[in-house]
Amino acid sequence: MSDLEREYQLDYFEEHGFHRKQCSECGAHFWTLDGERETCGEPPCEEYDFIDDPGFDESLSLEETREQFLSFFEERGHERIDPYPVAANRWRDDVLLTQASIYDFQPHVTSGESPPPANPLVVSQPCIRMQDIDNVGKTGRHTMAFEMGGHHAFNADEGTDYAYEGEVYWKDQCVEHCMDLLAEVGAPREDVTLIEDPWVGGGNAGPAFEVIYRGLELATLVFMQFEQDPEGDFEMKDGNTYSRMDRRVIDTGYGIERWTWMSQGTPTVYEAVYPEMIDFLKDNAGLDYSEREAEIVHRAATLAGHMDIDEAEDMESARDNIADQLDVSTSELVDLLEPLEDIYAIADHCRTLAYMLGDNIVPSNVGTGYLARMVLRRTKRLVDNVGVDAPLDELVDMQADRLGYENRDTIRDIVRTEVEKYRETLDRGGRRVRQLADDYAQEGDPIPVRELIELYDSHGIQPDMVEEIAAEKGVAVETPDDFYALVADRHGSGQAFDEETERPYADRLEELPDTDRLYYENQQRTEFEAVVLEVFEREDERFDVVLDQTMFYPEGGGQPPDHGTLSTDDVTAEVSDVQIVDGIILHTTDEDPGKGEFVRGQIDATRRRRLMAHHTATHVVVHAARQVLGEHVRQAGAQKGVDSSRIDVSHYESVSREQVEEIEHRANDIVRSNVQVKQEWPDRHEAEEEHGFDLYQGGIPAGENIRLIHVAEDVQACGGTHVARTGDIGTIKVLGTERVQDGVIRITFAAGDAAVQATQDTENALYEAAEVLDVAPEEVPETAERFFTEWKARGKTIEELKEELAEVRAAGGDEGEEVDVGDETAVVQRLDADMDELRATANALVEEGKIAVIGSGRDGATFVVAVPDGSAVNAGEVVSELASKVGGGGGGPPDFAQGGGPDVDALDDALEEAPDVLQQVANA
RNA sequence: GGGCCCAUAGCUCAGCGGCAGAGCGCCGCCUUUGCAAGGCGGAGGCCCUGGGUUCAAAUCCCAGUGGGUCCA
Repeated sequence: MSDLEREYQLDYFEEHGFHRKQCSECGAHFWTLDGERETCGEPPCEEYDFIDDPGFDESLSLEETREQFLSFFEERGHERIDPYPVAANRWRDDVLLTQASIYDFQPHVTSGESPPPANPLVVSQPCIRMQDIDNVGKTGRHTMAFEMGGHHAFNADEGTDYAYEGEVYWKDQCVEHCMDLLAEVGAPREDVTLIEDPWVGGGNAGPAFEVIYRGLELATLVFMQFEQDPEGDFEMKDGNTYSRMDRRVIDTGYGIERWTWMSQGTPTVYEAVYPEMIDFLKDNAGLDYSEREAEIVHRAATLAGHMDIDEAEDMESARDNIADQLDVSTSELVDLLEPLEDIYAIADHCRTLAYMLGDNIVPSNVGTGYLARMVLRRTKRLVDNVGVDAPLDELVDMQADRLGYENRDTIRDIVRTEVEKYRETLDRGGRRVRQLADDYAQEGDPIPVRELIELYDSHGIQPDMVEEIAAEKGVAVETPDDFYALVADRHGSGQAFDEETERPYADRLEELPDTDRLYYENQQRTEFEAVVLEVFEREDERFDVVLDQTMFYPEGGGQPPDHGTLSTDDVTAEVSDVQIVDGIILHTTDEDPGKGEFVRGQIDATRRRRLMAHHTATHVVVHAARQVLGEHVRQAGAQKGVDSSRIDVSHYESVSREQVEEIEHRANDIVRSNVQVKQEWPDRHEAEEEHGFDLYQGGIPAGENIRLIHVAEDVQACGGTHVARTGDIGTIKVLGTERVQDGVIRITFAAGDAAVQATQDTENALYEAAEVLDVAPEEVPETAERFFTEWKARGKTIEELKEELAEVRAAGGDEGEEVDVGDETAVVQRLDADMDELRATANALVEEGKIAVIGSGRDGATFVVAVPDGSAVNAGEVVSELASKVGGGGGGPPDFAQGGGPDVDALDDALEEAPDVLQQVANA
């Protein structure tokens, strides 16, 4: 027996008479009470066996199933916790979306650094899995959005140093809970199989069971107990070796939708979970089946379990197979099923969107926002394809309503805005493709792959849309099978990585104690005393000084470091930078204060005061922006400064001037109310419980306790320094807003005396403009407009006058030298004027049927040569010859050319020779 | 965060070193009993901004601004 195999030998199985068997079809090992059983029970080894014959005693809705699950585990000692947002990047930076209930507790709880909110606990966690997107609607069981029921327990050996300790429960009790729940809802224990299926992920691993009942996987029980270790004894399926940990985590996932489905026995999971929406969509799309057709569709669902598609070929063969068994042609089957599959997918995608937008994800071209946009566009395509004519925002709202979101108006607004954006993209794309198709139609060539990639990558146009439009124009398009791989190639594989600044003395730092952070004890103090623990000499001949305690704030959370001085009786060292490395604060100075010395620290009070005012103001502005723009607004990055600060917030359209003014008003209301700015260090889980994940707008701190800053009603986790009362900010002035990317607005603002300064700067610009225009400041806009209009009119008049002047000159004819070139007449003339005038004059001469050679000495030597239609002279050649004589070049079409060079002195000589040049060119 | 694309008349776009263009829309006139339509003429441009290269830049290069799009 292998070591891993031993991990599945549970006392529970022994006591209850389970047998370990090997599936006669797939060879997997599984546990069962039924000694006669031959197969593991999971498709394709067995088929669904609950369609029209529900596997549980009672038919339940999704809500009822969820409640049943949660209360079952509550009764067995688990604490029920609220689900987390679907936007997992709110509390962790390694993933975008929540894909499993265990995500809620990664990385800090599973690693043992932070305690879980309760132990053991149970949660029903909304999840989104984009990787299943192609299966949704087709297999009858895949959904992009789903609820994962999870009961979790976190165990650690006695005497370990983790945030939790002791044994809550482990494998035996986990399996027992699962079997008991199944029995309670009416699944005979004999019909349940547990397939051994080791789990690996994120550097951890462990044995796991898939729990199968009547052909459907209802739960996965994972026992996280190994960690990756080159010396380890356990080799897992990823090829790495693992060793046992002194921590063990119970990680279970129950598909709540599947339990609902099992309880109802509907043909697909979709009809069990949101029957009203499916009915609505079917009705709206006008789907109507004859009795025979309905029967085929119904029976196909039972067989659809076989369809789990990664590749198109799989799907086709699965379809053929099903058609065969139902005795219909594959094409008829496809025609019957496809509209239905679209409808299932629409319902699921709308639920996904409701989760995303309900959790305040704003569609964008980056991050979770991009995923939301992709889902929305895909949904819109499906809706159009199947002929549902209800607006998408209404469909999403049906799901948002069902899921109980309160920001439904904003959700609808966002969906409408997005649909409109998509429509514009399609319009633009359509025009582009039509034009391209016309071009290639003329050539008689097919549209090449290069163009297809360009259309998709740069313009967002799917190849199938190109094919459709091209077909109308009778142009061929060959979409290669590896199209998306070609697109990926275009993006290259070069992964940029930023180099960690390696400190030469990194190992010596580890021996030093964490620096005491005095700036949290009293944020208003600017002086302190400390002992120099260590001084490191830097490569740039400056010093990094470590103290036992400090008032200096190190750079962090978008707040720049403090400046100031460290003085002993002998030296005063200027502090120009402050950084924190693993709890130790490094003061970069220009002098060595001496290790072991006693120093007085003095921070630059003005700089600090301005930074504090800006930092507190940042919280105020975000809060005000949220009130004005909506609840979905959250911070997406911030940089505080001495003169101004900026914050990036998520928002789905650009900000109007009125909204900016409103934000400014509300922000200053908070300043004037002069409320106290409070800091506290509560337990992180209690803080999350009370305030939600919006706490973490500026990033996610580690540790059991977190620092919260209260400014009026606004609460945020924040490590920065703040003023004592909002009144200390003085005033807040929004300097500008810009769209930094789609879905993200940057607000630049100034606080305190920086705000006054900024206002004065703007005023000064206005005053200067007023002075130049010689009007009162308030008349500047009107005057500027009038001047601009007049300026344009004058330009036009000048143009006209130049032309008239040129005509008059040409008619006068006395200034230029007339020469004969063959049977034509040429006029050679020097006229020191700009290019426009030269051109006008030349044109006027040509009108009279003469060849014009005009030279100018203004701004270097320039020539214009123009000839009438049918002239023997090529103007381009003449110019190029003349220009070479003044050290330059020139050219142009045969009838009108221009050129020149820097050598003005040679201009007259060049014009002298012009008749000869003309003659030569005419004879050539 | 990165890649790519785009910016020219009110709109949609062409021009890709050498005199700023087309279609639609707008204005006027003609044809018509009237409408649909047709004919003729006209107005309408800081060719996104700022640098650079060049005799010459809407056009090439760099930077910025605004928009679009794909990917992680």
